[in-house]
Amino acid sequence: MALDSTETKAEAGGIAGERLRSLIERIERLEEEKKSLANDIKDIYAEAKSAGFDVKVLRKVISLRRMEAQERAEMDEILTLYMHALGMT
Amino acid sequence: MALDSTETKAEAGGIAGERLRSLIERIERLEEEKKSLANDIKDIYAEAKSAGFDVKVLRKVISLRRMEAQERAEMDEILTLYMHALGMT
Amino acid sequence: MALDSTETKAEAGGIAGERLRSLIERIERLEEEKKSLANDIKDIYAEAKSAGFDVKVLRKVISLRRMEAQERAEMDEILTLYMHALGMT
Amino acid sequence: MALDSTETKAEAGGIAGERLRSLIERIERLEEEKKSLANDIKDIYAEAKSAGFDVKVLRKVISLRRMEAQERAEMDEILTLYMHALGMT
DNA sequence: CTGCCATTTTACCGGC
DNA sequence: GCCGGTAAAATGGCAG
Repeated sequence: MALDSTETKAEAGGIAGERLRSLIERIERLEEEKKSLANDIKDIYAEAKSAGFDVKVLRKVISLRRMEAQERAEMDEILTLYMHALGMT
Repeated sequence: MALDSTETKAEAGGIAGERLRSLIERIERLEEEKKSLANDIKDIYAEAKSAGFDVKVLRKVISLRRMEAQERAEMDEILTLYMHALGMT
Repeated sequence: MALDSTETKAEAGGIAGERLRSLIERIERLEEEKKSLANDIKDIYAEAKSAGFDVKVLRKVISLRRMEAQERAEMDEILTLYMHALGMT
Repeated sequence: MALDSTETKAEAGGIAGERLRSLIERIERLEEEKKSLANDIKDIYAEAKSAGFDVKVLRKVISLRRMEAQERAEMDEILTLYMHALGMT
């Protein structure tokens, strides 16, 4: 690899390298937080289990609620589309 | 289902119902945050892409770094296992 | 369901039915073989245990070796990606 | 680690080391075959999909058939138990 | 819209 | 025999 002679070691790879490093760090930081939240959720499921709830059922309940929420959002979206189509904005 | 006559509608299902509701809400709250983080990550990938980086490569790099970190953790763990197995606790 | 009058019982459901049956049988056959292999593996772990090896450690070792192999494969893959990204195909 | 002075490097770890190596290799070999079968199965699902079958439904069908087979096996087992209990072996 | 990858759910296995 | 944790299957989401 041919480096520009004015380049120091720290700059090897150039600006793009720094940019890349920054992007990677930001992503890794967020993924860490995400994993942390996933662990928190796991803990709550464990808590639920030790409180006598059936975890599998609990998961299903939450999944259903999520689906319903999504359906509602989609219906809102369609409604909005209709209203726009009818000039009712 | 026979409800205790002193029970109001809000209490239907009893204490367990309240506990369940609380668990569900906590989980849903955390999942929302998790999803939000996922979106943030997606945004960074988009940013990377528009800065000219190859997203596929970027993902691989991050995946590889994650694997390496995990492998290091596993090696620590197996070392501990060895020591226990050898009575070196 | 209205069957074509020239259809025999064996053909009920039509060509697609036969195709489906064939697919299912092939899958089930392979899954049987797979399960058989899983049993063989289990037997070896049992053998290892009765030979005095710590099964947990053994599993970790194998898991670690698998990870290492995979990481090597990934590094090859990312190298290919780099070369493509740099137009060095 | 103190090695017996008559031990060469190749023998370090002793007989147990050889035994361990053999066990690991046998397991890894079988796991490779297992993975290969898993890939074959995946291929069939892909084939099914491109033939217009709904893969998700297909999986359910196979899963149900597996459950039924298992149930039948369990019933046979119970029947055998009864027969033994009644001296009808 | 299809294939691929991450996440999630399910099933298994050893330990208590 | 359950439970906790680990590996496999399956589902869902995303980029191309």
